Amino acid sequence: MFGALSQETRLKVVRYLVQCGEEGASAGDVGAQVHASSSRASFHLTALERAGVISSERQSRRIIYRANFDNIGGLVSFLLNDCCGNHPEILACCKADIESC
Amino acid sequence: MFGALSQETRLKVVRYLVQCGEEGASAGDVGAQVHASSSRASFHLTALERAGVISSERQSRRIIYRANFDNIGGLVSFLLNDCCGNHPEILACCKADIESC
DNA sequence: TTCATATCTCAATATCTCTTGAAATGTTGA
DNA sequence: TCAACATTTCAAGAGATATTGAGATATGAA
Repeated sequence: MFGALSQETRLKVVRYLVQCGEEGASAGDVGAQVHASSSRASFHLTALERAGVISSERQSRRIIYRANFDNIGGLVSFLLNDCCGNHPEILACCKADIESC
Repeated sequence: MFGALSQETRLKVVRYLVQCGEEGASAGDVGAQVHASSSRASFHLTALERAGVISSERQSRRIIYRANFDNIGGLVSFLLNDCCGNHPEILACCKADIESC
């Protein structure tokens, strides 16, 4: 997942799909949004899906992509717990964000 | 930073340095811990430092590396806020971790 | 000064990743 | 069936990244 997110175009895709929420967006939509050709968009969408950041579902002639919220949350969780052992200095950075929800 | 973390050896380095805390560890120490030759360890430590994940300080003949907690916390914060717009499903994943600190 | 230690730098090679454009696949409606 | 649309697949080339081993640099101690 870190690898999938370490690319400008893919990061834009994720931000857009998170905004779209459950509704998601078609491959063409996403491609236009991030100014990528269809094959380029497809390449990056495939990479994100392989990494588990997003998921896809065919809806008639389009393919709808959605952010995979569970897995993105899991990545944050991995960073906080497994990777950083719930280190207080790191937890402190996002305490405010969490409390406001 | 995502790029820096998207590599097995470097992820191991970060986990180790987070464990070491403020004390940090020397380049040789880190290299041994992750089973990397000196030049390989140096290469990856440099990459992590360039990305802001860790920082270094010379202590006589060794160079001590430490996790950069502010920046790692900043990355989590970026994921939660900027990237994911404080999406509730994603925040929920680490709510428990935060509350326990 | 000289030696041993700790770390980095460099060059060569191998491997992976990104981009492009053309062609293939699958889907719908006339 | 045929045309158009939406998306993917493929091959080629450019560029980035990882690994290795040899050598350079810097530090401390005898």
